[in-house]
Amino acid sequence: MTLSTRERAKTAIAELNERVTDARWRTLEALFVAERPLSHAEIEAGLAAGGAIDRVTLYRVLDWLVGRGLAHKIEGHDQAWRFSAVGNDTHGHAHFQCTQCNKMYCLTAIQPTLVLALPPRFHFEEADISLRGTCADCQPR
Amino acid sequence: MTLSTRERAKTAIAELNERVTDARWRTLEALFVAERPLSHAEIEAGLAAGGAIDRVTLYRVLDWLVGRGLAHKIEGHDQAWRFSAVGNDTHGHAHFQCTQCNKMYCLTAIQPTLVLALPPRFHFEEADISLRGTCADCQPR
DNA sequence: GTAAGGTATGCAACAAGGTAACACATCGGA
DNA sequence: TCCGATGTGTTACCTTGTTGCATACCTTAC
Repeated sequence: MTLSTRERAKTAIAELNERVTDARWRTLEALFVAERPLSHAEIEAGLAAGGAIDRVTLYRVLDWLVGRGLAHKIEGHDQAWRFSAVGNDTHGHAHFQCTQCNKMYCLTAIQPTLVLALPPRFHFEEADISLRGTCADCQPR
Repeated sequence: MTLSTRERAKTAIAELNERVTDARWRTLEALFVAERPLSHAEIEAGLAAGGAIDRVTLYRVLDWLVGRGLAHKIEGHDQAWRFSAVGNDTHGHAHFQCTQCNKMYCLTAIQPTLVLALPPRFHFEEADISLRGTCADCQPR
């Protein structure tokens, strides 16, 4: 049978032999449920219904999830970070952010390849490809 | 003969039939002199020697330069904008930002091509390719 | 030269995203 | 049950960027 997103979140944390706290599994569940990367503010708003999580705690939990490899941190064009569950968001693909509503989408269909020629003594770690434009929701007509 | 960066900055503004104010040409000169995109804070610090320019004025001048096509606005991995003179920084190339010192560099040698396949009703406007790693200055040894 | 209008600048205050410090709560093992 | 480690909440703070408003400055017309 399929696990609920709640159970998925709890077991993902438990499998790391880490404490399964409310703040952690609720945050991770929120990322599992979301179909696109969410900002801190969006997650906070989404969790508010079931009992608010402190702003600072949420920042810490998100960093913790990133550090444990359960979530990814992506930058948006509005100077705010987005977070997505690793199960949803396999690294290496591009992201698209709408210039109208600022929502971010994963473009998993595009698997970009880059040819790199860095200056001497520059050490490469990571690359981001991010696109801007208007999403389907914000299209006129 | 070659014009000084100061004269280059002044004439670039004058050619647009716009007011050549101190704040404008000094800011543009700072971008001409810089060999890499600068943050607002870096520009402010650089200009401080010759008489400080107000923080807000600098933000406005930078936006004005971008609006007039004299400068480009690039986003950094530290959630702060970088600015570069258009003469220095032709669009379409990738940027590299050091994870140690946060300095940003232009990779004009790399001319990336992207194959795009957007979801239906998504409208593409712009793409950014940004790399992370350590720069030559921050390399161990 | 002077008045009038638009444009630039400086100042103060503010907003949003994010972080640091500290105290308290909670868990888990000896 | 005690104790240390870990997690949480509160407050305060920093940084980046913006808004509103008053003042100073140019430019043009008279």
